Amino acid sequence: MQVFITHGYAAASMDQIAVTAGVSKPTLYNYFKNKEGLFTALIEQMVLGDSIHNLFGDLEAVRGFIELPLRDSLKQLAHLLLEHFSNDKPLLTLFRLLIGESGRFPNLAQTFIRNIEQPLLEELTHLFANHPDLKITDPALTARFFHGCIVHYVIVQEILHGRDIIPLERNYFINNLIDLLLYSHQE
Amino acid sequence: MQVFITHGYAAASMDQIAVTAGVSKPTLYNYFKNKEGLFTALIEQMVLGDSIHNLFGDLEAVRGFIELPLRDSLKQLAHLLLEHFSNDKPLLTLFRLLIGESGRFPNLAQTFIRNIEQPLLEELTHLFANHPDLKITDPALTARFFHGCIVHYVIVQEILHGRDIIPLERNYFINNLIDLLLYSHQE
DNA sequence: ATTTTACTAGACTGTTTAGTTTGATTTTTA
DNA sequence: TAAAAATCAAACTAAACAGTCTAGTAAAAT
Repeated sequence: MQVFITHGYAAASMDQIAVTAGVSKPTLYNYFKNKEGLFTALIEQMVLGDSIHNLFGDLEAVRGFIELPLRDSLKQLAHLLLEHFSNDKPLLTLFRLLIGESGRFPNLAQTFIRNIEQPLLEELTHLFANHPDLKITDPALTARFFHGCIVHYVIVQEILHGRDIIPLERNYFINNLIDLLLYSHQE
Repeated sequence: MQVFITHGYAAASMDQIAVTAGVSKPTLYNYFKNKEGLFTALIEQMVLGDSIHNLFGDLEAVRGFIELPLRDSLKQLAHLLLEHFSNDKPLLTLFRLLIGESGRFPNLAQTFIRNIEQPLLEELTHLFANHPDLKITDPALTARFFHGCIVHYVIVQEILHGRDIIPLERNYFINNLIDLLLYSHQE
């Protein structure tokens, strides 16, 4: 995975993958049919594996925030998401790779949607729907807006290196995003 | 560009590019130093070229919408953006390629930010700032939220093929996004 | 008319690639 | 301990690759 991430799919060589994995090339081909099979297996393992569990472990902890004042619980949540999507975490580079190859590997993109994007949106929906202070007619849509703004922030600032071109301070961004969602849905 | 878009950077061969361009390989190397030079020249031409002018021609037409009722002008604008970013337009495939290669070609990503993302946000900011019915403290930030939600919609539904997995009807999405922005900023 | 410029086809170099084969060595199983 | 399974290094194949070179052609400029 490390080789795929640093070089992309096409430029990642099976020789280097074998060396990096500390394994001989025939052994690689003993376990995986070909390069494509190895790649899809790796992505699937990653999407079903660690990152999502780490991410969701934290997110479940956030359910405890529901007792906090509304603004604080949302702020904690936004910070958590930005932490997870920023700073070149595996999830970020996986995102780059997935979008770059989503034309040639549509199944992998859909696996990502099914196993990361959708559960994350559902978790957010659950939080928005169950918070005692909020009366939201379509919490799933609010979750999309919330998550969409955060993903866009990550793409522009981190993935596309827009940090110095269109700067936007993280706390200011988060506070105003929360204000937007609160003022529009307060009872 | 067609070859780069369909195969990605690494898997695009200079032979195929020469054939597709109807030009001999030495001629290619007469005009461009090497593969990287060709790629960056193409991307830059694309980012500074047609798509942005088409897009901004339309956007300037939208300034006429400012006379319309507020909800209608925003709706027209949202539809315009979604039209431009959906349906595999060059801008969409360019986006895929740019994100996929943004790790290895950070300069190209920044060129995109400077020449497409930033002017688009500024145009949106201008619209949000000058609309007579809106009192927005930070119109640039509102533009980011607006654009962010739309970009996220395009990424999930179109780029990552999530259309059938997490469906979201376009009109419903747009109307609610506008509601969110209006209710929270109305005087 | 002649020089210059731009191009062509196509062969060539040296490298890299995915994937296979060989034959020896280790590990597991029984 | 003996048979079976898994691994290894290393060489190999056949194809593709980026980039260069040659030698010759067409068009434009002078």
